[in-house]
Parts: sequence; structure tokens; C-alpha cells
Amino acid sequence: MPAALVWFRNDLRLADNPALQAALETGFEPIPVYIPAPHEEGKWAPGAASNAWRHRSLKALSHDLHQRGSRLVVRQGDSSQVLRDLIVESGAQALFWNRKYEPATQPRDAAIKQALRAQGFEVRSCNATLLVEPWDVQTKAGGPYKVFTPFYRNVMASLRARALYDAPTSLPAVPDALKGEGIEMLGLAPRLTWDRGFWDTWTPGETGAHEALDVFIDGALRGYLDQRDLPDRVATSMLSPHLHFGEIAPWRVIAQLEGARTAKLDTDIDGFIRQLVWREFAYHLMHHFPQTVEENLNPRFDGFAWEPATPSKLQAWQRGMTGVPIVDAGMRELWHTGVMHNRVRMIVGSFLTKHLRMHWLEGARWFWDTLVDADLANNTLGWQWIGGTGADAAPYFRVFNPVTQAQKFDPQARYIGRWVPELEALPVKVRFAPWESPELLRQLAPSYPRQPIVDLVQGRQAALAAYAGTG
DNA sequence: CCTGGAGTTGTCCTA
DNA sequence: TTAGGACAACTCCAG
Repeated sequence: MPAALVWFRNDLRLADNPALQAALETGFEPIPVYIPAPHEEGKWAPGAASNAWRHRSLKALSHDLHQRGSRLVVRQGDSSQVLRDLIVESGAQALFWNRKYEPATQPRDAAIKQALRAQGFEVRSCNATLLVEPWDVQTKAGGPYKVFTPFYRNVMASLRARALYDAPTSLPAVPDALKGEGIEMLGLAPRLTWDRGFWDTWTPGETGAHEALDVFIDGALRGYLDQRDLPDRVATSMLSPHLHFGEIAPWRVIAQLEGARTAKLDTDIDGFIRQLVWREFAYHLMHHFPQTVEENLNPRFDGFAWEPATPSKLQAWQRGMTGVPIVDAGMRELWHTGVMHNRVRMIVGSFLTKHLRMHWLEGARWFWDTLVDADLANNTLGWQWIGGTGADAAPYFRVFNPVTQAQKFDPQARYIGRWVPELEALPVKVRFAPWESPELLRQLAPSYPRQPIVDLVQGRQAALAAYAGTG
């Protein structure tokens, strides 16, 4: 049988993998290939946390392939050149991959496809990542959406279940002559000091992804709509890194949710699917407005008076030493674990862009480097939204009060307590705004900042004034 | 082309 | 204590 390269990227799974499936169905013996090429990702080469996850996910994929008699061929270099080398060495007659949508990699892939096809080589790309391709959703006027709700209605109205395919039980062997590198040699493993126990909670790879979905459906799904905003609980799906690396297909997530649907779970399931459609919306926007990974979606903000990024203030934010407990808790959780609860992401993002008035890209870059689930589409949408420059119609008045938010969503200050332990001796009520009790703070938490790096009232007013001045 | 309703996640003041 | 309205005006999107 003729061979075909199957080029793995952010689709690190064997079940529901359309490229792999297409290769097999067309009668090819698949040769799984992985090429880490961070230099081809422009300004958005994966960060350290993302690499730590990828390292483990690749090992899991490699293991799963081995079990089935196959093997992952890993090579470094330029993607285009490595693929050509492998085609020559293996005698492969076709190349399959699942699409990526980032502004840097999309044109790269298009160029590779065009060049190989021009030589009469068979190349096929598939969709392993999205429920709906970005170009398949249009407004009545024929353009892309910029507002979530109509996008959501459109997607939900046109959503069709996709057939599920289990991972093949066995795969053809890859010829020994085809050499590759060990995954350990790629330098992806973390140099950070990860919080102990992190890899007990998170299991990168396809098996871990399926387990995470089962755990979610059996547990946090019930009450998701009400509980997901509470950072102290495990009330979210924990699926974001799995989805980012393509360890599970979003349509399988939906299929399993639908299979579990009961009257009691009805609104929770709808609420979660709505979140999945946000992910679709992020890819829709990134595809149609690729410049927005760097530039404001709303050009009205191009002249906005951001504060220059003071290194001391930016670093205080990054290290969780702003003096605002909920902000510091979130930033420390991020630094130590590579994740941050969604609600807290909004709080720290609002604090950076509104109270400190620093450019949303400062936050986006830090998140990019530190999040294990860093995803260019989601990251861009999130930061443009919280910065007020993106797809949000009436953002100017939305300045989160970090004290109010903490009181509302972390009422026992347990989340704060876990990540800012030096406040533990303070009474719970004092932990939300400790600077208001300077004597207690001085005596019981001497190592914590006396004052926030910005006055919350003045910061809010300055932000509102600056936003009122645009346009 | 025009019309009208609506826009993820908030805050603060007032009654 | 709590509920409701103000907070710009604009753009998006469907009809």
C-alpha cells in the first residue's frame, strides 16, 4: 500500500481525527509526523507553559501510536523542508493535515499546499478543530459577525451532529529507515517551578481529555451555570487545554453532553455549549480579522491614551504583588499552575487595562507565556473584550471593581487565602481590601503591600475619563 | 435603503 | 437590605 504523511499539529489525538481518517479511508498507510517550528508562528511562538503541556501531550500521542504498531516521526526544521525530505525518504504519495487558523501558520500551510499540488502531489486538509468553519458562518448581508449573540443563533440553527470515530485499534508500522528525534530532545519540558501536584490534576493527551470530559459530565456539569463563576470550586469543565491541543473534538464533547441531557441538566448543558460557541466565535474573528491579534478590532481605540507600561507596575501585576488580593491571587495561580479561573482572568484583565490603563497586548503577551491553555484566538478575543477595544458593543462603563468582585464570587476568601497565604491571619472580611485596615495589615501580614499600586477609585475614574475621550 | 431592537460576564446611587 | 435605573452614543444585524 502507498504511504501518506499525516502532519500532526494542534490535533494531538487518534479518535475523531479527520486527517488520519481520510488517509486510512483513501487507502494510504499513514506516517504520523510532528514538526515543532516555533519560528514559523511569528510573534506568537508557544510560551513555556504551553510547551510544558505540549511535551506531555506529544508523549501521550507517541505512546498511543506505539500501542497500535505505529510511530510518531518528530523532526525539527522548516516545516516545508522537513515535509519534502520526508516525502522523498518515505516515498509517500500524499499529505494530510488538519487545518490551523492562526494568521502566521495559515498562509504557511496554504503555500505548502500550493507548492506540493503544483508538483502533482496529493494534499488534503481537514477540519479537526471547529464545529463550524469560520467562512461557513455569514450574516444575512454576507459578511463576518462581530457580535456574539447573532453569531451564536446562527451557529446553533445550523449545527449538525458529526459522526464519531473511535481511534483505530491498529495502524501500519512506520519504516525503521525513517529517522526522527526523541520528544525529550525538543526542549519543551518546563523550566518553571510548577506547583506540586499539577500533573496529578491535569493529564495531557487524548486519554486525559476523555477522562476530563467524563469527570465534568458526572460532576461539575450539574450546577455549571450557577457555579462556574466561583474560583474556589472545581466548577468548570477543565477542558480548555485539551481543546486547544486538539486532544478531543468539540463535536464529541457536544455529543456526550447531549447523551447526558436530562431535564435537570438542561440549562447547564445549554450554558456550556454556549461557551463552546464562544470558542468558535474567537476563531471566526481571528480568521476574518487576522490583524486583531496585534491591533484593535475597533479602530476607534487606535489613538487611545494607554499608560506607558511601567516595568515596576507591570511586574507587580505579573508577580501578584499589586496589593489587591483577588488580583494577586489570580496572578499567582497563573504563575504557579499555568491556569487561572475564567472569572479571575476578567478581574485581573480589567485591573491591568482599566485601573492601570496598560495596553491589552501587555496582558495578552503575559497570558500567552504563562497559560497552559494559551490559544491565540481565545486570548485575543478575551483581551480585546476586557480592554474595551474588541467585540463588545458597550464596554466603556465596564470597569470591574476587584473588591466587589471578590466579595461576590469568593465570599469566604478561600481562593484568596490559597494563593495569598500571607493574608491568612487577617479576618475574612478584611482580606478583600486589607489596606482599609492598616493596623491589622501591618501587624498580621507584614510582608504584603501596604497599599494597592493604584487607588481603585481614582483608577476607575481615570479609566472612564479616558474611554469617554475616545471617538 | 431604512428602521428598530439589541449588545456575556458591571458599578454605583437612590429610593 | 434590595431592586431599579443611569451610565454615551454607536454599531451591528435582521427584517
